[in-house]
Amino acid sequence: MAGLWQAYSMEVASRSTLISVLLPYPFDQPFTYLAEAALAPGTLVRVPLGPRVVVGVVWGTAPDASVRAKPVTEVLALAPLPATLLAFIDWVAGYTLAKRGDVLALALKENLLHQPAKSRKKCNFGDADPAHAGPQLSPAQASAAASLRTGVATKGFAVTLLDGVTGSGKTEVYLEAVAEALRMGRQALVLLPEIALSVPFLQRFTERFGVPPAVWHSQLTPAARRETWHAVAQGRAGVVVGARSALFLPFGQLGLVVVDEEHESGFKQEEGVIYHARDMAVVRARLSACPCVLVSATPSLESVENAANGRYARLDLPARHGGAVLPTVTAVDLRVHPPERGRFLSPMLLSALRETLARGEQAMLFLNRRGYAPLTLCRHCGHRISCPHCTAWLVEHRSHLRLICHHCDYGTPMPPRCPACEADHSFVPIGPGVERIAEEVAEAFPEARALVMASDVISGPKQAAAAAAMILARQVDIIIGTQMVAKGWHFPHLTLVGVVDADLGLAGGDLRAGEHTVQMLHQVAGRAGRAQAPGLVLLQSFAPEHPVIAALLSGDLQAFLVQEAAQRRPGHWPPYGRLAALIVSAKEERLADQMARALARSAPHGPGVTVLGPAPAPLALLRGRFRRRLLLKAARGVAVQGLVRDWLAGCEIPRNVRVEVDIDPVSFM
DNA sequence: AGCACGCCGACT
DNA sequence: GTCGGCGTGCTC
Repeated sequence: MAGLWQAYSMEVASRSTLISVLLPYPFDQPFTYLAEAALAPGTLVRVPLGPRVVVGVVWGTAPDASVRAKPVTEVLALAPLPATLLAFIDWVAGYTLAKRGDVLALALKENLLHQPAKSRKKCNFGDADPAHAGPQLSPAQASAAASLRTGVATKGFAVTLLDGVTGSGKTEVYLEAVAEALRMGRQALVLLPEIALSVPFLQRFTERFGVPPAVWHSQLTPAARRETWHAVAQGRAGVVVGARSALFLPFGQLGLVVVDEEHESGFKQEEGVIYHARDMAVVRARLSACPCVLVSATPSLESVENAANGRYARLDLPARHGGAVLPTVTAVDLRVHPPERGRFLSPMLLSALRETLARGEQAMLFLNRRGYAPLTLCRHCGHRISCPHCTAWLVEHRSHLRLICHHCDYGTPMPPRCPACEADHSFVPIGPGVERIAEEVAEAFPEARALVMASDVISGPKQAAAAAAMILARQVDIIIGTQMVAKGWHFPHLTLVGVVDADLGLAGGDLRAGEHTVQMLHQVAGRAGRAQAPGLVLLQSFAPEHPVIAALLSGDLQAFLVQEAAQRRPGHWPPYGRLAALIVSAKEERLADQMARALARSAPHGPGVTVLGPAPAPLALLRGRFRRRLLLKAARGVAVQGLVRDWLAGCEIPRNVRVEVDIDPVSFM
């Protein structure tokens, strides 16, 4: 039989060409098909797969004629994917240990079965005009912009860290690099951590270039998604502003990649293909031979280290634009100045609010916790209401009259009696969320107009824009918000920022808890006093002497990073070493345990390699699956991917157990 | 991923 | 006696 098949294959092969086609499904290797003629890599084809016909991408000529190759169904009349994108997909798969087909799916997930929309009226992509409104830059901005423009004009790969204090006008600086790319007829990609909410950025872009940019994020309608994809492929879209998945768009003439707020952990994709968009942006730029600019007021230790050791260039904007001064930051020691019982705003914060309102200025209260209360407790028996599918308390959302799990979609009405002791109406809310702060504000300042900004209240760009318009029109006195309010906004009349719980992010054993808290609170503080009136920031804390709070009080973030570096260096923690996490999960706890222990027994060892665990993941139960974690730590030079690949290859993983690999983990949940 | 095949429960 | 649950396995 084998001989017959071989003869048949050879005969067919003599009449046609064998090609390898990568399919956007969980296969690591391309499949072999028969084509009537050779097809260039990147060509989109429709091919049979079992009983279906699917779209795939020609990856090369087939190395292997021994398999039974079916003929290609159809060659799509579309431009081939650019070679730089194919190389990028291969690279990302190799780095993250994801299957190549899964990575390809990130690039093809809009529906290619539909042809590009023929002649839509609103195809104004590519009309961005670099000469529309030349910016007015300070000398420091102008010099930084000139440096970035030169990089773009040189058409070579280089990474620059653009570090500028909040309000220093970083956006205006890198938009000049975007303008330069447009002048050269090349494309530019700007990555933002939360594109759907980046209204202020889109406004500034439109002012500079006359039209809004093409945007790319998960909430696009399928039609808009398709149209934008084709506009990028055909070069009609000059500038794309997008979330992390925009890295996989088919740019053919990429001339610049910008990562704004590069320190943000929102760039880390935590599900499916697990990758860090900031790091992959650098790779995309390298493979496209163009510059990459990482932008932040609070850069990550990773990027600061790369700048210090010369791998990245560095540009600093040390002063606020237009003469505004940085706000004064003061701690409120909650041990000495506690709020009233059952309240969360200290007397000092309340009087600062009173004074701000009396001056007719605006205030912001920051608490990175949605809902009314993070914990609901029975006052008779102490029972706490938790999620049936996750290791997490249910959060009361009083505005929706529900208890909601913030880790899965579970929600339930507040039970009338305690399920444990059957006591009636015995539940008490413990701790605050933004809704509860809003309630306290309404009682303390009944005349003030308060606005809550949290993702469950403001879920899209329209609502965010409406909220911003109300604030700018001074129809709001006090903004109460989660991390949504931390970035990008420019509210000239906002002079007071109160951080309700500055210690919130510091609990838990996360490697970067301190770094992330400093970054977020510094960003929030930067909302105060951006125009002429000076700003005041009050940090409520039970531990004002903590290095994180101390760094925020002094404003010396550099010193904080030096201290962080000193802590991480000796143990080879990132960026002075590398991490890979394995998350083992199963519907039965015993199965997850067994697999995790088996993996630990066969863990790689060698110089500079340590394996920690297994330990229950901090969310030991997530969406109905029990989880265990192993952490591989290696010195910088160690090829982590090879170690992990061999490690997993040596273990039988049953189908009912899932092992996910997270290279360079950020979250330890 | 999607789809087929396959072997055990409550129903027209 | 069938419809249908989702476990297992395969797709060039």
